[in-house]
Amino acid sequence: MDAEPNACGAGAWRAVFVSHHLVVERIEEALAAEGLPPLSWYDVLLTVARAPEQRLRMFEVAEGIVMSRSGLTRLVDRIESGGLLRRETCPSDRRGTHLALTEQGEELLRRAAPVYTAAVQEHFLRHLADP
Amino acid sequence: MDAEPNACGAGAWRAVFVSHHLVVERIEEALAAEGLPPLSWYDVLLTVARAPEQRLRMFEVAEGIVMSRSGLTRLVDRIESGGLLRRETCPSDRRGTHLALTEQGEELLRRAAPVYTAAVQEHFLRHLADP
DNA sequence: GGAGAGTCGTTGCAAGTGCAATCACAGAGA
DNA sequence: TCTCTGTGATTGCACTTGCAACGACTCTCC
Repeated sequence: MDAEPNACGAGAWRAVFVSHHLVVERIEEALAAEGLPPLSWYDVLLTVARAPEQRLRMFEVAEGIVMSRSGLTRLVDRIESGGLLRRETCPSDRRGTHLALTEQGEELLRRAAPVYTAAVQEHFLRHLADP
Repeated sequence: MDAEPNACGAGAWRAVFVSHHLVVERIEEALAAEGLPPLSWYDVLLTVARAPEQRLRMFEVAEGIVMSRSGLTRLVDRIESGGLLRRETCPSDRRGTHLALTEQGEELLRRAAPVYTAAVQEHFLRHLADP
């Protein structure tokens, strides 16, 4: 936000780069202030919740949130320990793992969504709209 | 890039979020392919090079690249070990440290700049321009 | 001047992440 | 059916990062 007006060439990218950091920081703060888990948890839960059958494979989630599969394995470990997510055996492919929200996961998503949305509005969208 | 057309509200932010990851990844690959150091090194060197006197305080660089001061301390340790950067005592404040490029640092910046610029053009700017 | 609050950079520590290797399984072809 | 290649998820390991604490220093106010 409020980056240099050097908007040509790599300057525009720098602005996006810096803005990204700042907006992520602000969203994390907003979530933490409400006692909610970090942004990465929200990304996973939201991705699963939006799936057609409320179920998604590990690698699909990894692609959706742009994370390595090994990274997602540990992340899901933590979320599952928190009781928000459940690993299920995939019926069509025994190598695979399905992720599904628990009741608590859905509940938390409902609580976190307005906080997340408000933070995005406040720290990102607002700066796009004011001319 | 090529995010969902769900461009309203948080969807736009998701697109930026994902694009950021992907573009950073591509830039890192482009630099690595040329045997150049990672993006974070480039960020530091460029920030110092653009300073009025080619010298910048640690905390100024940290702000410029949106990084914690402790993180920058280690990063500068590595870059300095690579011979690209030099710590100098700050004449006006004995707490402070000035960063300055070495000859090798300037040389590397000249080699890396076109690679960086090309990668930004290819993986970021191009997607903004094509309607 | 001297005391106290604040700032700059560094360090110990813990957390999160990616790469490479690994195991279990799927799917194609002989 | 059996083998062989490829894929999904996990683990060991190393690396990078941020937070909190610290020492050195500056600045303000008395």
